[in-house]
Amino acid sequence: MPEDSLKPVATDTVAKILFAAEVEFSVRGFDGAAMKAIARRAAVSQALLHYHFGSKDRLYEAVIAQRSQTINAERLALLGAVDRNADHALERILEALFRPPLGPSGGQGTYTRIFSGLVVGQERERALVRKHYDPTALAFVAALEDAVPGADRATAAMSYTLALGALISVIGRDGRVERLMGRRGMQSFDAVLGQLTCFAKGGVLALARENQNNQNHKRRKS
Amino acid sequence: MPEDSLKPVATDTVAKILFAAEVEFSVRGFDGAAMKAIARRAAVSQALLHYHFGSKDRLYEAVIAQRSQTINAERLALLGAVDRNADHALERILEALFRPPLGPSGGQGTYTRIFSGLVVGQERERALVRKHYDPTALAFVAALEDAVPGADRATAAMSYTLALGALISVIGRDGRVERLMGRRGMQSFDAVLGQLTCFAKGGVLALARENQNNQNHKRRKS
DNA sequence: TAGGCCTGACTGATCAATCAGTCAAACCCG
DNA sequence: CGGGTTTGACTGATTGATCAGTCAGGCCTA
Repeated sequence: MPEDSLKPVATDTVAKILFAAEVEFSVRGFDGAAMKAIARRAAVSQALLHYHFGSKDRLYEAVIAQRSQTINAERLALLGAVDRNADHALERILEALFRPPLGPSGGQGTYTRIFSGLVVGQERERALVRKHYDPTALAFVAALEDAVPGADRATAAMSYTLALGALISVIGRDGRVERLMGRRGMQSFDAVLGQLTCFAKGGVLALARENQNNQNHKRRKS
Repeated sequence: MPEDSLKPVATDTVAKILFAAEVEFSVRGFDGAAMKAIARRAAVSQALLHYHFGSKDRLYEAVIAQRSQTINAERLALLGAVDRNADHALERILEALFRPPLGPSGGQGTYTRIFSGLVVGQERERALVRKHYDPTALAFVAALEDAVPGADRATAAMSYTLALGALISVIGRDGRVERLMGRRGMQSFDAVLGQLTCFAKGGVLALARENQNNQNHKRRKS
């Protein structure tokens, strides 16, 4: 009788299913992933998926709910550690936004495809984004508004959205950048993250500058 | 099934099918779209789809081939009209990149979802992107390399990729930006395009500056 | 402690529905 | 008439979902 056998058995089964589902959804997409394939990958019966999650939709949400919880926690932790008046505040904020969803594998992980699918998502994904990602997004919008000189709420929200778009362009990388560069092999994760952060920083600052100018023009006119 | 036959008799039927397929693929995705639903929308029999296109995969590629041809033509026309030594060359290049895929409807059209799906796409989409979009992409990379001071090929390729990511974040807009802004209603298309261009311009310039600095550091060291 | 009971976890078999794709026959126009 | 075009009817395969039923182990009572 091993002592650790007191733990409920179902927990790790559920986790096993969730991981298998994450992989399948990531590779094939929601409609492309079959419950049968998920069950086979998890080495359980297909009926067990419905026993634990009820339906394919709810299993999908469970995958997103689990992973978004981790990502949001990491993001908010990194964001909380940023001194918004410091010199490199904007860079730190952007890194807090970019790093967690890329994960330790650098954007090649199982979840990254699902993540980018959420951003450009369809009807189904909208409610999930709103539920699982909007609260954290608002925290980042507020941080950007604080840290970027001349940025109002609207500018910060637009910056957040555009920066997120830049992020997903380097997620699940398939070698296209290298192809366009005329190089072989892959760039390192840290190199790409650095380029991404630099690009987003320049974009955010330019946007804030432009919008501030426009607002001043409006004021002078009226 | 006729190949690229020059017989123009059934062209309007083919066009009708292509349009219906574009809508369905856009709303439901490749796996979510059913041939039956496409046929119903086109008001033809399902068998006719297979007669003209052979398979679902080939129909999908036909949709992308057709639309990419239009987009690429518009993009290259706009790009060709840019004086790369002029003051606002970079902005013009970026607009040439952003406008055509957004179409006249401003990113709410039927194809935009497919377009963004290609960017974050799966295995299936990679070959299509390479075949139908890479040549034009290379023209833009070359233009960026020319027009942006201090940008080498690698920087230009990275800029292109990141700018494209920013583009798809405002494609098929679902009101999230406005939600994060705390506003109601929608921003106008031109306003969003202006913000996007400004952001991308700032990003590209920042990236070029940074990469040039790094290269200079390398040179001094060696 | 023995015995009956209950419950959560899990499965194989199977459901109706839908999937992409096929085919012979009918259509239509030159 | 003849060939490109179009269709209804159909196929086998696969989809998500449901079912009754098995099994192990904790709980309660006597």
